[in-house]
Amino acid sequence: MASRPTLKTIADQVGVTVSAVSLALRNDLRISQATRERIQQAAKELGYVYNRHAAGLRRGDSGTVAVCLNDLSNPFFTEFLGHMEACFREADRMMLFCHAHETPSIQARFIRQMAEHGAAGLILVPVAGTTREDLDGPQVRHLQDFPLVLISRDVADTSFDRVINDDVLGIRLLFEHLYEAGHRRFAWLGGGGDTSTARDRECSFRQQMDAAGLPVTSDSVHHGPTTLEFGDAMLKRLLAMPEPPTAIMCFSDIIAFGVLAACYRHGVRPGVDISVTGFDDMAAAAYSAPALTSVRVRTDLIGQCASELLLSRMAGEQFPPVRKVIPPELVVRASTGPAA
Amino acid sequence: MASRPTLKTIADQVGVTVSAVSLALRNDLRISQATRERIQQAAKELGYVYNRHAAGLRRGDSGTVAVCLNDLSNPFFTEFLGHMEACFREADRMMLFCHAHETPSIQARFIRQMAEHGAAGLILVPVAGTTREDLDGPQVRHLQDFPLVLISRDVADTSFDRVINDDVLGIRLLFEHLYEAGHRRFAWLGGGGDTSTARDRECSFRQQMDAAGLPVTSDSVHHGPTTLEFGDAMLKRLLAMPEPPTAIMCFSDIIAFGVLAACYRHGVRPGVDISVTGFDDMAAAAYSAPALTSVRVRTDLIGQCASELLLSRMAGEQFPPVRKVIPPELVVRASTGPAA
DNA sequence: TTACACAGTTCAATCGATTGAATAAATACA
DNA sequence: TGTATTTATTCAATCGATTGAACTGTGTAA
Repeated sequence: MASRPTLKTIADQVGVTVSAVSLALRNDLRISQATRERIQQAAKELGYVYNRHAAGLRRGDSGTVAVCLNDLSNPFFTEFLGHMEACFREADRMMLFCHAHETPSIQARFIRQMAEHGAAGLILVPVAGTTREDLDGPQVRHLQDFPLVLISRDVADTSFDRVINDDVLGIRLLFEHLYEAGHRRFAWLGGGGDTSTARDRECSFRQQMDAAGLPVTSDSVHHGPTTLEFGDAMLKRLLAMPEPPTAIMCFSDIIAFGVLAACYRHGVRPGVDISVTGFDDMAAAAYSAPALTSVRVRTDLIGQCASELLLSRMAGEQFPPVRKVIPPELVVRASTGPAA
Repeated sequence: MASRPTLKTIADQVGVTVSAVSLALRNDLRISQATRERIQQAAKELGYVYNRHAAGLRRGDSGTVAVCLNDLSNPFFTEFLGHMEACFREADRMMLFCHAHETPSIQARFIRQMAEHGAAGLILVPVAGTTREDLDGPQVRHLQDFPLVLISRDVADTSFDRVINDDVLGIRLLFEHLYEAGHRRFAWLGGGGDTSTARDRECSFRQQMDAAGLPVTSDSVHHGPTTLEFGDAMLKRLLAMPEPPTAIMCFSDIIAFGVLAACYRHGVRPGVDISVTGFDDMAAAAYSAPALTSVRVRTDLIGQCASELLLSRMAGEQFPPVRKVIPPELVVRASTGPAA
């Protein structure tokens, strides 16, 4: 089998040197129009495929960016992925992708490998428990001065660029909505992981409770994984309490969907007998039964903003670390109503 | 700023040649244990990062595989992504990822780019309308003899390896379940795209109707996008018919969720007043309101099978084209019941 | 003592594209 | 006619890792 054609193959065919071919294929004006066309024609006929290894070796840039997410089973993160992919495609960058499964070792390995591949930048949703050391320690010296943008989750004590949602505001909007509807007995179903989002949202919930003069007891705060199962299982426990909550606030839409499913089975009417809120406002929130009151995290803006930020850094632009906080929007639907 | 250390940097530091370093870092026994350890130690201290461009140029293999999916907003496909990612991670292969958005031009560009990057294999869910030409034509000569596995969707007249779900069987299982429950008036909400899955499932539906002696009219077959909106919008139209269906079979869980949402708003009780089925059995199907009767497509098996197939091809194993059809499983839940 | 095997290391060519400098050819200007 | 200028192309070094062949020096067999 004939091996892949190279610049040399084309050069021989056309009767010029590899330099001319190299320049011509990149449409460099130093090569005359006529020659350029002959060369490009020959390249097409021979089925030439650009060799990025060779180019990358010489130029030191592979034209790829790396994206590492922690949880693909959550549509919230795949929304990010979609938005960023579109952004990078537009910039003609390929994407190296990793699904870290909330596992630090997978994340660490990916960071090493993407460096080996000469990725020019990294967008990261750090796995739960990621510390400053993991991104800035001696094992990852190559990340010094490396374009890196954190999204969705923050990592304490670092000065990386980051684009995150305003979780404190999101919870406040939901709480105020419920409080004004007359609710006074709240339950918080929080994320169990060691992430900034889990902390910030719960913290904001506690602040709101305090500000409203409501006590936060062990009956009002619960932790678990971001799964349908968790929400489903919790409803029963909440209803079994001597004074059940009238409003259940969930860390994520996913958990809320689990709660709604359990409500359906128990014959409890969300929005009438009890109010349920999510967080993220993923596409499915508008089509749950009933439709879910939530807070829209602007994955489009965050993804776009992060991509653009990364591309600027990759282009060598110098500016102080950016910490962009995107405000979310309250979306009221049928799963919440006046306190019974 | 000091530039990245290379083999030469290490060689100078230790007092050997680059050859020795190259061999030592790959643990080649030709280098003595003592020297190897000194070299590996120095590499670690210097923060050496392997340069895959250089290695790939010399060796002609970059250690990456490419994966191209058509629709990330559908959790069904992200399930695939997760399973394959795990498989390739295990094999120490990086993944180049593309979201084709059902757009042929994006798919085509990705196929070119992954070749430029020296990806050693490709897993593809072809976008709707993909033809033999797109994968086997003159523009993609490099795909000749290139390891390529199609999943989920098939492309006619090609002899690529492929791993797909048994769509015909899936529909039959659902139909029989409904027929035995007494249903005789069916509606099919089908995928609108030009894909093998859309065709096979609808075709199977028509076969079942025929076999049962039921007429297929323009009132019983409808096409639309695989979205919640489509399912939601269709329910109203179906209910407005002179003889509404008692069973609605949906091309995908996504469409079925839309139907369930509309049922909820219209006060129609799925599983009692009407029966609704999905297809795919994504995680959320067990937690919809009510839980959805569906057919479990084994994304785990398909993903794993496809990855292993690709890795075998990449390892150079020779065998005739494989066409693996994975049987799905019927999962009966509350959204279906006896005909009213 | 000579020949030989062998372990450990080095030599040098190689992969394919890029690019600053050099050259050749054509044109303009004095 | 000679010199400067522009245009088109080539030259040659370079990026960093790999690898078959060549080279040392030591130990073993003849």
